[in-house]
Formats: sequence, C-alpha cells, structure tokens
Amino acid sequence: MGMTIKEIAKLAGVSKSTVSRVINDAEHVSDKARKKVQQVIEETGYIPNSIAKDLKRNSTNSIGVIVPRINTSTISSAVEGISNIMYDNGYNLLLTNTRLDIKEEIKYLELLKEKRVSGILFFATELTSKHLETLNKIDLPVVVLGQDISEIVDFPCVIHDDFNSAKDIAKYLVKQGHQRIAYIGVQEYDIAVGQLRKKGYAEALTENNLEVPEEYLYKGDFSINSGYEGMKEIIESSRQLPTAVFAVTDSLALGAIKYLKERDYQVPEDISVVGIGNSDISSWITPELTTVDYDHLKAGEEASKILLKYITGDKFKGKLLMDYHIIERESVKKI
Amino acid sequence: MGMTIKEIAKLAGVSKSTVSRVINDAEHVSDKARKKVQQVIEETGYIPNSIAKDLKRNSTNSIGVIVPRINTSTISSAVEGISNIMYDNGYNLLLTNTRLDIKEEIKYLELLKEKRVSGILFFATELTSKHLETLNKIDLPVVVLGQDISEIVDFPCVIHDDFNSAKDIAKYLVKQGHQRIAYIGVQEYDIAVGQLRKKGYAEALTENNLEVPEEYLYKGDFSINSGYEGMKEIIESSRQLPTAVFAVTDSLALGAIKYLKERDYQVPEDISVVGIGNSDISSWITPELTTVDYDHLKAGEEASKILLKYITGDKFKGKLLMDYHIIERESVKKI
DNA sequence: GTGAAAGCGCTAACAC
DNA sequence: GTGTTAGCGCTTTCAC
Repeated sequence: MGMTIKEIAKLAGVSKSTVSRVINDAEHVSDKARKKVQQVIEETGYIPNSIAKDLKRNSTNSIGVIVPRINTSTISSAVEGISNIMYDNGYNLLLTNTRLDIKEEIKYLELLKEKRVSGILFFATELTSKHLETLNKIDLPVVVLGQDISEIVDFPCVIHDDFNSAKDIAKYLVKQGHQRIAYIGVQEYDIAVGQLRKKGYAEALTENNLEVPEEYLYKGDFSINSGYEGMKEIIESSRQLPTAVFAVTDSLALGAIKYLKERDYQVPEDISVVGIGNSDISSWITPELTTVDYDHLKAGEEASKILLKYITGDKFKGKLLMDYHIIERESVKKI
Repeated sequence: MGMTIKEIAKLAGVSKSTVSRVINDAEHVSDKARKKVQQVIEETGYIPNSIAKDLKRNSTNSIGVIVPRINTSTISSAVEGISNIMYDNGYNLLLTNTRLDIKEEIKYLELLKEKRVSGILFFATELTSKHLETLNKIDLPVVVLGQDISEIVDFPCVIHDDFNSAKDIAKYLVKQGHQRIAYIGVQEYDIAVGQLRKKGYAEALTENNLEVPEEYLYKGDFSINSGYEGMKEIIESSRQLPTAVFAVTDSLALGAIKYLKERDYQVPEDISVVGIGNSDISSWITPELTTVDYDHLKAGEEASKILLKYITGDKFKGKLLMDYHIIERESVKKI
C-alpha cells in the first residue's frame, strides 16, 4: 500500500515534478512522458495523498457541518441540500453531531478549525456567551442556520420566517372564524420555534382582539408525544373547549390529532388543528394537515451558496429569510 | 491568521519540540516551560494544524461514509448511530452523498482513499462489477450496510434480516386467518427490499398452500405515493378483493392506507395492512400500523464497532444479521 | 519540457 | 528537560 509520487516517478523514469504535472493536468508535459506516467499510475493503482497536497496548498476542500442531531427530517433535508451544492463545487462535508449537547458545539468549532476546513455551516440551537467568544475568534467563514443571531455576531444567518409564518397561519385560523385558539409550543430557550412562533401567534390574536385563557397554552418538547400530552392537558383543563389548535410544529400537530381521535373528537369538525413545517407525513395523515411549508432543502442550498461566496471573500450581510407559504388542506373547518 | 508551532515556540522562548510536547500532553516538560507555552497559546488563540499532524503520522482520524441520500429516516438514523460510536472513539465523519447515482459511489470510494480515511462505511444499493473491482483494490477497511454482498466480496456486511422478517409477518397474517394477501413491493434491483422481502412473503404463502393471483402483486418505488397507487391498482383490478395487504415498507403501507380511507374501506375491518420498518410515524397514524421493527440506529452502531475492530486488524467475517421483531398494533384484523 | 530543491506545519528520534 | 534535525508526500519556483 501507500505508493508515493516518488515511487511513481522512479517507475516511469521521470521526476516527481513531471508526475505532479500529469496528476494535475498541468501543461508543459510531453505526450510521451504523460502517457508513460499515466500507464504506471494505472498499473500500480496509485492514488495521490491529498493530505500532503492540502498541507502544501494550505487549504482543504472540506466544509464543516455542525448539527444537533442528524436523524430529523428538518436537518437531514437541509444537509441533503448542502451536499447538493457543496459537491457540485468540489467540496466535501465533515459532519459533526453534537447530540444536543451545547458544549460539544464549541469543541467541534475548534476541531473543524484544526482540520482547516474552508468554512462552517452551523445549525444553531441555543447560543451562550462562550459560543459567541469561540465564534468570534474562530477566524473562518461561518454561516448560521436556524437561529437569527445576526444582531449579536457578525455572521450571515439563514432562517425561516418563523414570526411571520406563525402569525399568518394564526390569522388564517381567525379568518376561518375561530375565536378560541389554543397553543401547543416548545420551551423558549429555542428562539426560532419557542419564542418567534409564539410571538406570531400571540400578535395575530391580539390584533384581532382575541384573548387567550391560560389553560389554552401548553409548552413541551419537540416530540410527537408532547403534542399528544399538550392536547390532553388543554382538553382536560379547559372549561370551554377551543375550536382550533395552533401547534408550532407538524409533529406536535400530529400528536394532538392523535389524542383528539382517541377521544372521539372529529378533526376538523369538532376541533381544527394546524402545524408548521409541511413535513413528509403531513399530507398523508387523515385529515391532511393544514400547515406552513418550509423548504429545508432549499435553506441548506442557500446557506451553502452564501458560504461559498463568503469563502471567496464576498460576505453576505445580515440574515436571509426563507420564503414560506400556507398549505391549506383538510384540518381546518370554516365556522 | 495561521499561527504555527514555530511562532509559538519563538514567543514562548522554547523550541518547537517543547511546544509539540505541551500540545500533546507529553512528558519531559518542566512546569515552567509548560506554563509559559500554555499562556502563549491562550493569548494567541493558536490552534494546531491537524493536516500537518496527519501527514506526519500517516493516518487521519476520519471515517468515510457513503450514503445514497441523507434525508431518509432509515439512513439518517443509521448515521446518527454511526456518529455516536465514532465520536466516542475519536473519529470524525467525512460524509459523501451519491444522490442515488451509482457511478458516484466509485468516485467517492476513490475520493475517500485520497483523503486517507481510516475506514469506510458504505451504504450499498446496487452493486456492479465496476464496484467490486474498485472495492477490491481500495485497500482500506470497508463495512457494507444494507445489502448482503459478503458472498461476492470479502468485506463484513451489516444487514437487516429481510427474508425472515418478511416471512414472519406474512405468516402472522396467515395466522390471523387471512388467505388472500396482496403484495406492494419495489423493483428487484434492490436485493434486500425488492427480492428478499418478496421471497419471504412468497415462501410464507406457499408453505401455507396459499396462491397469489397476478392482480395482487404490485411493484413501485419507495415513495408513499407508490403505496397509494399500488393499493389503487390492486383494488381496481381484483375480481375478488384481498383481505390483507403486505407492504414491504411502512411508507408503502401508509400510502395504501391513505387510498383505502379515501375509498371508504375500513382498516382493518375491511382490509388489513402491514408494513416493515417501524418508522416514527407508524405508531401515530390511525389505525396504528402493525409492522416489523428494524433498529437502524443500532445497525449504524454495530457497523461502526465492526469497522473500528477491522481498523485495528480484527476483521469480522461474513455478515451480521440484525435482530427484528413484529410489533402488533391495530392494522390487522383477526378473521 | 524537465528536474532539483525548498518548504508547507508538524512529530519523533537523537544528542546534549 | 530541551533543542536540533530529518523527514511525512506533495507543489512550485527556478534553472537549464
């Protein structure tokens, strides 16, 4: 194993330089020499060592990706989009998975720097001051996905329009005649989902002079089960039942619907439900879920394009808000 | 940017070797020198260049992963399992995505060799002779996931027990009294899903002296929609309706159920449905799907452990069949 | 068109 | 305990 350029040179009866030129399709090589070298490479199955090349060039064609988990449809779709763009531009992906451990993010930021990646795509969750410190001294192009931190740190962010999309679909519910709209959300340490979507919901209701009793508000985690539990709690604790439920994710909406079905409430006849995300299954459950379409794959692609430009010195300022649109399906009744 | 060990040495008033020793927690460094070096590293924010280190040591702590797509729950779960084990053992993941393009697999095999990864985890789909040729000359530890090619190429394979699990769940259907069992599958170029699961289904029926009319057999792709279309075709073309449907994946089962609901067939009262895979949503749809549980995360973990041993010279022979078990839920009626 | 030589940033004998 | 030195495998001037 471990053929080197030197050995190839020897076998082909030329110098290392000539072999290098052949490998890199450079000019100034006679046909004869080129043929000979190619033949030797073919015979020996020589594969160049890109570590050495990278060291010499002082740059790798790798992009670091930091995710909190890989097996969610949101993230894996974004990573699919990232790989589309990056591979087309000759970059590889160094994937690091923090498994939801915030401290690991800092470790991976440094690890990727050690590996001398050309840039980093960072799926942010929660940002501590330690993060900002590390981010600021990393001295590497970074694009942040999923959270808007463009105000506190000088890196481009690619985010979904959580506030406006939440507000729009809440307004849609009001427009369909709903006045009592419950809320199933997540903890507020998650800015995008926990805070912004809730704010959109709240603002839509306030603007329509609608009040929300405390019993209509539930906060859990991101699991389907949390939607189930949330719906249960709302139903059990409400003196007057809501006519609609606003769930901050499709998974939560799915859990809510599950509970309603079990208790023989008809969706949407008795209670309407909306989600956010347009997940794969949202159109395959019964009733089909009315939701907001976020294009995660495209978000991954856009973030990649921004990073690529950033690497070449053309830095995008501020944040890119992704498009969204409401998908009307069957889970909302007009009353 | 680009601090080097040399500059740190100069600033700390010691030699490169001493700095190297400090970085690598080696012995034979005085407390005084160590303190001084650490201080300079802290002040300058120096981060070692692991490219240079890797070149010197002639090995990287990276593992190559080749997937046909990343945004499927099956694959992303396996990758999650892989990252669990690999990170715990100090390895990073170099992720390559062929986007279902078989030719890319060969390209990536070579790319990963160039990158001098320590080993490769290869999610195989279809294997051509060109693949085998590349695989054989790659001279790197490789573990294959998803397809059993342990007979044709000398690499460990980690696979689900497609044949037996399919046979078992088909037998389960028979045991519940079903005699007319339709089949919704995928093309046979996919050995594991297309051939093995079908064979399991067929054998279960034959052993019970059950015959299958041609109209009960449908082959599509892996999409939910394909399950929908398959169910439609079976219903429309059958003179006598089946009492049960065997779908080779949960997605296909989901599509089938969707169609049945739309046409007002009750599941399982009118027609029973089973899937394979125990996907996230299988327990959240109505009715909850009876299916076979495959633990993809664990498959990723097991494959990683095998690769790790392989790298240290301890090669696993043949194939590892993963456990499975039938999950009885609500989509099958006893008749 | 081709080769010799320097050097990318690091590690690891080896000498002191 | 510390520094000097010789590479790791490659690219890239610079001569010729």
